Amino acid sequence: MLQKRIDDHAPPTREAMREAEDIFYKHLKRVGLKHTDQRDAILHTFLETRDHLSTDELFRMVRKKDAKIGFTTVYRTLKLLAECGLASEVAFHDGVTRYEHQFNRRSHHHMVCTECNASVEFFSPEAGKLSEDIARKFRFEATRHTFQIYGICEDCRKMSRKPV
Amino acid sequence: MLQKRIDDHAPPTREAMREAEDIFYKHLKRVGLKHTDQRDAILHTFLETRDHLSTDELFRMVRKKDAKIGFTTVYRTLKLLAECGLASEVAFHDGVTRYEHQFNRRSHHHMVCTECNASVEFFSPEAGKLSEDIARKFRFEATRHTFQIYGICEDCRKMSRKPV
DNA sequence: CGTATAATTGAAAATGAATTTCAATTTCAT
DNA sequence: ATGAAATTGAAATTCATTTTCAATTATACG
Repeated sequence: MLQKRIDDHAPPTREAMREAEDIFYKHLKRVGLKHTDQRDAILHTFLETRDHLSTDELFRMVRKKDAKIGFTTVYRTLKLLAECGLASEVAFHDGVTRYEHQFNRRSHHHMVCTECNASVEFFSPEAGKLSEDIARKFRFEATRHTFQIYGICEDCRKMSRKPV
Repeated sequence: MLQKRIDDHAPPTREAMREAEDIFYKHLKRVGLKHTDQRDAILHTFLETRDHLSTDELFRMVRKKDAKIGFTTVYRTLKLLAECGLASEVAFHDGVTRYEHQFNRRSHHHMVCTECNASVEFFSPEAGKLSEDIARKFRFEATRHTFQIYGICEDCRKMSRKPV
């Protein structure tokens, strides 16, 4: 049945960091791109995050480390990270693309509060099984699936009952 | 278990049309808005569609019937239709919000081929149950959920084996 | 019926995220 | 070291979405 959430958002070990770097720079090599300090800084900042970050949010974090790195570079680097599987785009329903890191993380799903945009991750092996069953039925080769539940969280429900 | 897809995309009967009108105009009354020819025309055009339409696509269809109706009105009317449950937003992965009509349609999900973009709808009561279970667990009040499976369809797999 | 009032309309402007441009700079294979 | 090719980042652009506002229209009420 439904599993309790396991926190695998622990900060990356030095080992994991190196492994991610390796994946990233092998990818760059493969597509003929170059190793730069900016890309390094952005990768590191990204891996240290926990949440679902918009390009702008990551940009602000990166800027704290190195004020000379521009928004555009963060934007482009996130695309690269998504290309090599270290990040994945998450589209909630508020018109902003967010990224989460995918490295060493189990497949998970999202529950999003439509009031405050808070999101909770949950794990549901059932969703995976369902996905396989359905893909088989329609003769698809399933690569991934998204399962998102939208609703109103407990806090926001309390809020609306007792307005400030 | 998994159900075979039932085609409930048949053009709306006169009866269904009236029922939808009823829902729409009761909603307008409830929130203190007015009955206008434009809203009527947009509702009718929308109900006759089958696919997932962007605001702009619906606008183009509406304009064929009445060239004086503006984009903004279509945009606003779609929001109203979504408010009263006759339409629902579908987030595609191309940055454009689309709407599908929800009236008299069972809750369904999408399987999308990432090669040819073909989409198949499927029905899975399990996904609904899963959604309820998980919402309860996190004390959310669930309003809706999306379950999308991405993969490669049979045709595209054949294609890639025998390229043209 | 008018008439008053409040909502509607739609063109145009504004917004805002995503993307592209381009000149200056940096990387890296040789 | 050198030069070709990629990178950078500020600024400009794109494009869907949303807001503004003055003119128009629907509806309730006298």
